[in-house]
Amino acid sequence: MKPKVSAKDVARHVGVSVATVSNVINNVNKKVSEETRQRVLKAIEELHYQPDFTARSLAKGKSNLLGVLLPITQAGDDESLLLKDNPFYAELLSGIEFEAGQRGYDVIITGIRPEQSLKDWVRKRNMDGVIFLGITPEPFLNELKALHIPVVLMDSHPKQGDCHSIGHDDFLAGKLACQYLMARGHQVIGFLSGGIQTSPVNLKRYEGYQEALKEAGLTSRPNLVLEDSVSFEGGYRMGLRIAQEYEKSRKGESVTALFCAADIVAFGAIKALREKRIKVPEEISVVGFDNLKTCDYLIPGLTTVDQGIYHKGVLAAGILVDDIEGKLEACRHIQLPVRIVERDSVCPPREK
Amino acid sequence: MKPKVSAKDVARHVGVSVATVSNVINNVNKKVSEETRQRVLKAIEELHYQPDFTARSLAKGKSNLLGVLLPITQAGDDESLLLKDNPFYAELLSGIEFEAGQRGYDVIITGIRPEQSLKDWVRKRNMDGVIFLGITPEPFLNELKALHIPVVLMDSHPKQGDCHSIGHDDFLAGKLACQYLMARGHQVIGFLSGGIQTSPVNLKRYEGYQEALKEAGLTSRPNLVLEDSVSFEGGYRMGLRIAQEYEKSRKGESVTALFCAADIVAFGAIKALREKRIKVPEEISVVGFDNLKTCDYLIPGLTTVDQGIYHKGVLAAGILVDDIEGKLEACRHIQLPVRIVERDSVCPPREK
DNA sequence: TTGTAGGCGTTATCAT
DNA sequence: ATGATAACGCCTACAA
Repeated sequence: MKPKVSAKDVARHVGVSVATVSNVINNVNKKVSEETRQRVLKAIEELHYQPDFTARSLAKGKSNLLGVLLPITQAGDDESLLLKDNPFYAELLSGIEFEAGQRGYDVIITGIRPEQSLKDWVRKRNMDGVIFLGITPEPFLNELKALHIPVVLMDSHPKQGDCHSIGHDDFLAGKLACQYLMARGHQVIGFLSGGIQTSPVNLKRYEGYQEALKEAGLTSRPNLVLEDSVSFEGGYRMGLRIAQEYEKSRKGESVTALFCAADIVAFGAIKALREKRIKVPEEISVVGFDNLKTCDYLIPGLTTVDQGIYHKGVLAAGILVDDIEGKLEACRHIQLPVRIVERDSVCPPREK
Repeated sequence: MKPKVSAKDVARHVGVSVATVSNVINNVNKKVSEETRQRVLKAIEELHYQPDFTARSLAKGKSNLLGVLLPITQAGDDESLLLKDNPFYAELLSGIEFEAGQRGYDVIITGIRPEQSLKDWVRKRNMDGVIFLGITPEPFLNELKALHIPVVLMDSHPKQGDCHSIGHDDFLAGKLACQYLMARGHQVIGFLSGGIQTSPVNLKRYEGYQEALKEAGLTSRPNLVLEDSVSFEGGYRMGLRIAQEYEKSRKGESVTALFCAADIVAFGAIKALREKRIKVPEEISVVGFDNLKTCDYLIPGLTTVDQGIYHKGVLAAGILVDDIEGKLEACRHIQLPVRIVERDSVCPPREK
C-alpha cells in the first residue's frame, strides 16, 4: 500500500513550497513564473500526482458534487429507486451525468426517503447543488432552501419559489395531444394519469386535454378520466377499467382513444386492453407522454409527446453548475418545447 | 448563510472538548461516561449537528463512497451512459443504491470513458470501493488493482483475478434457454448476441446453446449465429438478417426460434421480424435474457431467462461493503441461479 | 515570484 | 473519563 503522493511530495521533488504547487494548479497562470510552473507541471506528471478532492473540499468549502434525488417506490414496497421501474429517470440521469462530467462535477444519487432528513444528506457531503427528479416533497424543499444551495426542480410546478425549474408547458402539451387525436377523428377520448390534484404536471395536462375538447365543442366523460399511480401497474389497472367501459358502451358512443400522461402508463394500459381483446390502435388509439426509448420497442410503436428527456438532463446539470459558479443572475424557469412523435398507436376511429 | 454547526460548537455548548464529542459519535459507548454521553447527544439534537463527511474522510482515510462505473455508448455517438439505452443498468444501479444506502454508503456514478484515467477518478475522491457494470477494460482494471481498493465485477469473466465477481453460469443459462426451445419442438434455432469472442459472457451463452443442440443431435447453422452490438438497434439489424434467412429458406428447413443473449437485443429483433411481416411467436419464437421489466410491456410478453438483476445489484453492494469493512476473507466469486420466465413469445413451431 | 503559517472539521494519540 | 494537540491534504492570506 504505497502512500498516495501529495502536493508536499511534488513540492519537495521540485524544490518549491506547497503553496507554489497549489498556485500552479489553481491560479490559471498568474503568480507563478513560467519556468517554475513548467517544472511543477513536469513533476506532477512524473509523480502521477492527483489533487485530493476531499481535502480540497474541506479547504474551499466546495465539493464539486451534484446530488441527484430520485423518487422511490411508494411505501409498502421494498422501497427501491423508481429508477428501476421507469426508464424515464435513467434517461434523465444519463443526461445529467454527461453534462456534470463535462464540467468537472461528480454525480451522487439517492432516493428521496421520507424518514431520513434530506438536508443532512446534502450537508454531510457539502454538496454544491442538487437536482430533484419528479415530485418534490414540500418540507424537503424548504429544508434545502435553508441551506442556500442551488436547486433545480424537474417537472414540478414552476412556482416552486426560489429554485430553478425546468419542465414544459404541460397545458399546451396536453392540448396538443388531445388535438392530435381529434384531428384524426376521435371524439370520445379518455385521460389516464397519476393523481391529478396531487401533481401539478398531471393537472396541467388534464386541463389542456379539457380545453382542447371544449374548443372542439366536446366534453370529457368523468368515467373516462382515470387516476392511479404513474407506473406500468397503474396503467394496467386503468386499462382494465377502460376496457370495461368500452365493452358496456353502446355503438357510436364508446371510447376510441386514450391520452396517457406518461408512456409507462400507456404501456400498462395497452397491455390491459390487448388482454381484453381490444385492438390498439384499431379499436382504441393511444397517445403517451415522454417519448421513452421503449416506445420504439412496442408493437405497435407508441405515438407520444416527446419532451427530449436526455437533453433535459443535460440542461438541468448545466443550469445547476452555472448557478454554482455564479454565472446566473436570477432563477431560471425553463419551458422546453414538446412535439408529437408519430408511431403506430393511433389511427382513425372505427365504428364499433 | 449561517455557518454550519461543527463539533466544536457542540463541545462548547455542553462544556466538554471536541474529543469527547467525537468519542460519543464514534465509540459506540466506551470511553465516555453515560452522563456526559447523554448531554452531548442532547446538544447534538438541539443544535442539529451533523458530522461533516468531508472532514471525516480526510481524517479517517475513508470516504463511505462507492463508485459505480457504467459503460457508455460506443464512440461516434454523443458518448452518453448506456444507462439511458438499456434498462438493465437502471435496475442494477437501483439495487446497488438501495443496499449502499442501508449500510451507510453513498453512491457516485460515472461513465467508463477511455480518455480519462479511471484511477484518478477513484483516487481523487478516495472512494472506498468500486463496482464495474458490464465489460471492464483490462487496463482500467489493472490501474485499479494498484490502488488496493475492493472491486466488484458484474457479468465479467470469473477469472478476472483478485476482485470479487458476480454473475451466473452463463454456459448453463444458454443451454437452458436452448433446451427450453427444443422441448417445445424447435430444431432450427438462431443465436443473437453481442460480440462472442469479445465478451466471455456471450461466449459462454453461445457455448451453452451449442452444447444443448449437440446433445440433442442437432447442429447450429452458421448463418443463424449473429453478432452485433448489444442494443435495440443491434437486435433490429440482426432481426432483419434473420428475416432474410427465413424468407429464402425452404419449407421445413427455416428458423423457427431465436435465442437472444440480451432482452434488449430480442426487442430489436422482434421489431424487425414484425416489420417483415413475420409473426412472433407463431412463425418464429423468441427467448431473451435478463428479464427486464420491459419484457412485460411488450405484446407478446417476452419469455426470457431471469437473472434477478435488482437483487444482483443488492448483492454486489453488499459484498463490496463487507470487503471494505474487513468482513471478507477472500475474493468472492458468485454464480447466481437463473430461471426461465415464461411469457408469450414462444410456441411450438408451425410448418411454413 | 515565492514561502510561511493558519485553518477547514474530524479523528487519533497521548497525557492528565 | 476527559482534554490538548497533532495529523489528514489542501487553500489562501500575508509576509518576505
